[in-house]
Amino acid sequence: MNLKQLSATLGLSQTTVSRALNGYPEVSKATRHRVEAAARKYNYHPSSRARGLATGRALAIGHVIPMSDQHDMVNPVFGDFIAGAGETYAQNGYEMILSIVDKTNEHETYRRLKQRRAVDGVIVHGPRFDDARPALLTDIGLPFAVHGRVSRYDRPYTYLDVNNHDAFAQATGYLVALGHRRIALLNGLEVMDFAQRRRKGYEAALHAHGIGIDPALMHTAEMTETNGYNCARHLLGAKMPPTAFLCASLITALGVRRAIEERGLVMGKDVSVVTHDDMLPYLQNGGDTPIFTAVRSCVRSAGRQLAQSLLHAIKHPNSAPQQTILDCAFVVGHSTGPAPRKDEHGL
Amino acid sequence: MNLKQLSATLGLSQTTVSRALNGYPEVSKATRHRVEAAARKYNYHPSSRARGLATGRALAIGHVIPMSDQHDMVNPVFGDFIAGAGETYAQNGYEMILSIVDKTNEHETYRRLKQRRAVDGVIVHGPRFDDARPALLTDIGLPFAVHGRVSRYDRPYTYLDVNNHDAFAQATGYLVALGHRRIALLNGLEVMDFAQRRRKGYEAALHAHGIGIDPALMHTAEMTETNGYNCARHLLGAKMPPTAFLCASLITALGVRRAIEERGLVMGKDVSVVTHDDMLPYLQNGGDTPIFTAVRSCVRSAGRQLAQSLLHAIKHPNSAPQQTILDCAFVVGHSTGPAPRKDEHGL
DNA sequence: AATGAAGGCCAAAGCGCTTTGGGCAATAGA
DNA sequence: TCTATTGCCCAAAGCGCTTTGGCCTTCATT
Repeated sequence: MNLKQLSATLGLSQTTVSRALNGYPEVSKATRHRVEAAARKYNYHPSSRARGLATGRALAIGHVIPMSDQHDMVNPVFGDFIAGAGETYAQNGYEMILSIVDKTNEHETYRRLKQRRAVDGVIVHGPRFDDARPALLTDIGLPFAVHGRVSRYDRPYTYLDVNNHDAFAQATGYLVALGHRRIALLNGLEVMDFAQRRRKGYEAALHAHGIGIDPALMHTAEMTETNGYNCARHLLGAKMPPTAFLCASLITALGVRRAIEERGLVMGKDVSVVTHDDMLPYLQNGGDTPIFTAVRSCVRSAGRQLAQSLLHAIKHPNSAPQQTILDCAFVVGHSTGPAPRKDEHGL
Repeated sequence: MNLKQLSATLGLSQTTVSRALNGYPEVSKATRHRVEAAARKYNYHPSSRARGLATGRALAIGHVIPMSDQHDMVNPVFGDFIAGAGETYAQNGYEMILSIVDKTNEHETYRRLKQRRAVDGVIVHGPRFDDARPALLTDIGLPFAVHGRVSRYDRPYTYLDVNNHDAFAQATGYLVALGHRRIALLNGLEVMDFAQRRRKGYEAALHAHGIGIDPALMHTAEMTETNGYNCARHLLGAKMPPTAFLCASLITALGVRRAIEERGLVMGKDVSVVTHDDMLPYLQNGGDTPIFTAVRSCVRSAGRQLAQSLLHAIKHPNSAPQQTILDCAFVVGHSTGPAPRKDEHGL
């Protein structure tokens, strides 16, 4: 059943039926009800393509996840972020279209997305420190919103980010207050913007407390369990091992815990661990009593909010871009404790 | 730049330009080259909407993830599966559209998807044992492919599944061969089809070895770290604790390991663990030497393959549906060993 | 030289919607 | 009573493509 058929059945023009369904005022109440009833009865839903052609709007948002090759990793928070954004789209009649794009060929990919008029805007995932995408997207006139920020881009743009700097500064400060002086940072890949901010937060806190920065304690890698394990294992075996770890992800922290326990040490006593937690539902940080002391922020609700900001930007192209920075919650779990005295165990 | 403008610049009709770009034969070689060059030069890409309207094909596949409420969980394998499928779509000029749908209102959601002609077919995620979707989709005439299977649906349909039954039978058999008699099963939610198959594989293997089934050892829950931990902790504290655990997910297994170590036991010696492993890149099961003994299967490549099967079904509507069952690889890690003798430790 | 068949191109219809620019009554205002 | 106004409705154009049906050359065949 299409518009033509529906209006024929009703004995009305397509114009009137279309207007009735889209809430335009120049339709009598009686007719509107009649049309709506018929639409329900015949399960009529306008073709998104035809409507898109006619209106020029796609009623769709693109989510572009860059990937350099087949073995590149999908960020584990992706699914949850998407779920959040999807809720917003569903409420607003938008669709989400997802593209896996080649990192090495972004330029062309985004241009094509725009040219084909497949989307009204895009969400930029996984921004790097000097990401070229904001400039590119502004250039080709495709509205966008960034999940995170791009430090090297200074014109105003829509984004939603976690306050990574302060979160990691706070976490570091907490460990320092517990007496820790050798605090290892297991950061994500520092090409990523968020990782840079986290490192700076960590460094700022150490600096504020007059603690020197030891490059040997700072590591950067994909946030996997294995990397967390390998790195912690290596550090704990060094001659001057850290007494605390600051992890970029709960997954990394799980690897760190494994290394700690493998050495026969007790987490929260011999070695402290603080981690960032994206609150992924399948990797909950304990229940009411958190296992890990953590700075946390719900990535799913981030998806909801950022999608909202992008829709806003699309609807009001000339309004100032919405920029949201979410503060992390700090929760104390069992993974932290006072720094052990030197002679207390064999470290 | 659209078709009209492009053909005007070239001094050709829209017909000819369209045909040249779409590889139809009735265009001279010279003209075709000229057109292709111009298309590149002006970065011309046909509007997907207009093309869809004209051809009746959407060149898009819907991925529908059912969710009952805002706190429902996105399956952690989702991101990887999607990435695999996305590769296939990119190669074939398809787009992926993702809908978060309300589990309680599926009927209406799928009908609308079809009516709006937004997709040429859908991938069904997370099939339940008695999932109504295959019947529904057949009914409304929307091509589909299932990631998994639906036991209660007996007409032929396109699917790709892991051989869950045999994988869990093999894993159970391996533990039995090591002398284990009390083997706990930490299954996923048994409304899910795959979980049912896994349980049956487990039961079949026990049965084949003449071992009775103890309901107290069979648990079913969302596959989270916390659930794995809580369940294992509870079981290990019982008067007749299991000597081995069979887990539905690496994430659950991590929780089990935590419970084991918390009790001061050694995994692979006091208690054995075998798990299913979806090979998520951020949760690698060790490197060359696996930590967990596991049955594993790469979910990302599953995404690639199933997408291919669906595209095939769309292209050849009358061909027999492709049905793929992937066998798991069995890898031995450090988490399994001979069943301890009763008196060996305090269990 | 006449005929047919290809080869290469084009005009126009149509996909299913929205939107512009009226038109016709009924009602209100002068 | 006559003109505006308002309320409802409609015909037709247009969004950017694909595809049908034809037209005009050329070139090979009789």
